[in-house]
Amino acid sequence: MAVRFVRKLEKYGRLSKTECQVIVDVSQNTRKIAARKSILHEDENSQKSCVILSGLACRYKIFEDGARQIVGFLVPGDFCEGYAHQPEYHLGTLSQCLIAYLDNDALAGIMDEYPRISRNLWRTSKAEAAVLREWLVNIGRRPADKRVAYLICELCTRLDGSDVDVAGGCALPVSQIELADATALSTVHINRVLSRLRDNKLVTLQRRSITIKDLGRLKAYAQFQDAYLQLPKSA
Amino acid sequence: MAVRFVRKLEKYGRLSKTECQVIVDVSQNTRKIAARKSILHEDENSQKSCVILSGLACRYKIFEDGARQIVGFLVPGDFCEGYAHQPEYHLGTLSQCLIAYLDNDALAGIMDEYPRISRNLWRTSKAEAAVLREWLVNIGRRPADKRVAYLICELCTRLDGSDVDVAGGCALPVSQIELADATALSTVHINRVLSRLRDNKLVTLQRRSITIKDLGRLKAYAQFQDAYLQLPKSA
DNA sequence: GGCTCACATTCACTCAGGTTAATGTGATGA
DNA sequence: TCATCACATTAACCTGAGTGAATGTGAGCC
Repeated sequence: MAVRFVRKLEKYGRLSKTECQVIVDVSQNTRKIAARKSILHEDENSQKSCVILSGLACRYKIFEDGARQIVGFLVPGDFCEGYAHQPEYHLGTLSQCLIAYLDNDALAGIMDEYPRISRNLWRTSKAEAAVLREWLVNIGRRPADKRVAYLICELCTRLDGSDVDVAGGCALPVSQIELADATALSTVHINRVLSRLRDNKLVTLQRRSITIKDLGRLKAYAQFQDAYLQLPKSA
Repeated sequence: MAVRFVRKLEKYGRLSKTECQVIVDVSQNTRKIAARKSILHEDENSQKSCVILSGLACRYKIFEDGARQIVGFLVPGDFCEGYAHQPEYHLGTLSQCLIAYLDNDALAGIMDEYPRISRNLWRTSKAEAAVLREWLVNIGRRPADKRVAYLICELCTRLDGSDVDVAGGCALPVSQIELADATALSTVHINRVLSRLRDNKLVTLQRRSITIKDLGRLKAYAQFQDAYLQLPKSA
């Protein structure tokens, strides 16, 4: 399964056989985590990083009053660090996940020795920032309906890029509560929005599974451009 | 002036004399840019990256309808890439700036040769992502007054960390229009918010200069925690 | 079957912040 | 001295989305 991580990193630039093997070797400490559990938090793992090998996870911030803002979803192949210095941030599973835990020190050693691995890790981090910028724009400037549609487009596109078969319809383990936390809307409003999107035959999201009749139409509606998820030719 | 960049990178981990020199050498192509100009866009520079050596700049996305979302400010020492594949994103100056243009290929060569430089660049990128996450939370979850206050706290803290003297009051070349574009509020509402903040003796922002009577009180009001701007001990 | 739990749905009401538009203000410059 | 420009300010009105609360729906379990 660690090959998921290798495949992701290879998208950001060619790696040698040795380099691929090094990545596989460092990703051997895996663990299966149930749905809706916290990972990388308040335990010995805070000094580690992790890679999602299967399933869907998300990163979020919790406020003292219990409010929550999801700041990103993680699909198979995604790398994520523990942020020991920001205890208000959490990483949690949405579905059952297979996680590889990487030791930060081991990783640092590898990055010193294999510059192409560190370059690719750098690129994953820049790609993550590009996604965050789009989230900012999405939450900041788009009305509720397009906001939700956009998020769905992004999730499907990213899942598709991680070899999860999406085409037309698939399981999407995201509740309305979680959609609300990700889009900065209320659950009630998410419900209104989803039923409108359903009425307009754009998406149907029910019982943790999603059906998209016409992805092109949905993307057009949401003004979704996937260039930011594509990889820059250089850089 | 290239020392600004070196100093910033050194914050993310010790560098040798040679490494520092390499960074200075690659940052020699500098240019002075007037306030409110676009940089790194639609010209030969799109294949380059740049570093802000002095002044204040911002990155933003423009919509077809002219709406704009600022997705980040750049203070002296900040590194930024051109995104040739995302032409809707721009980089612009707010004040007069001194910019160093770096060649992407030269940079790639350096990263291959000096793993510690690439590690530090990676860390700057992770730091940028941390800032973006906070923006997301700020725009997503905080009411207008705290949102603006928070942004001001962030800007001041980052300027302070770039050796710009802020203490108590300083020039802040940000108009109400730009504040609105950064916080996803209307200019009219920004004006209401600013006068309320002024009435509550939290901040005074007038004529491109800012006065903070009691930074501690402002931070408390905005629930601003600067941990995310501090550097993690490891990683 | 009936109980519980976790979500989803719908309704009535409220409000933060948007919109439009008029007016003010100060810097620049012919 | 007056014109212009770029912002800032204020007011009146509107609306998208939030809130609270009641009700529905299915899955899992005893």
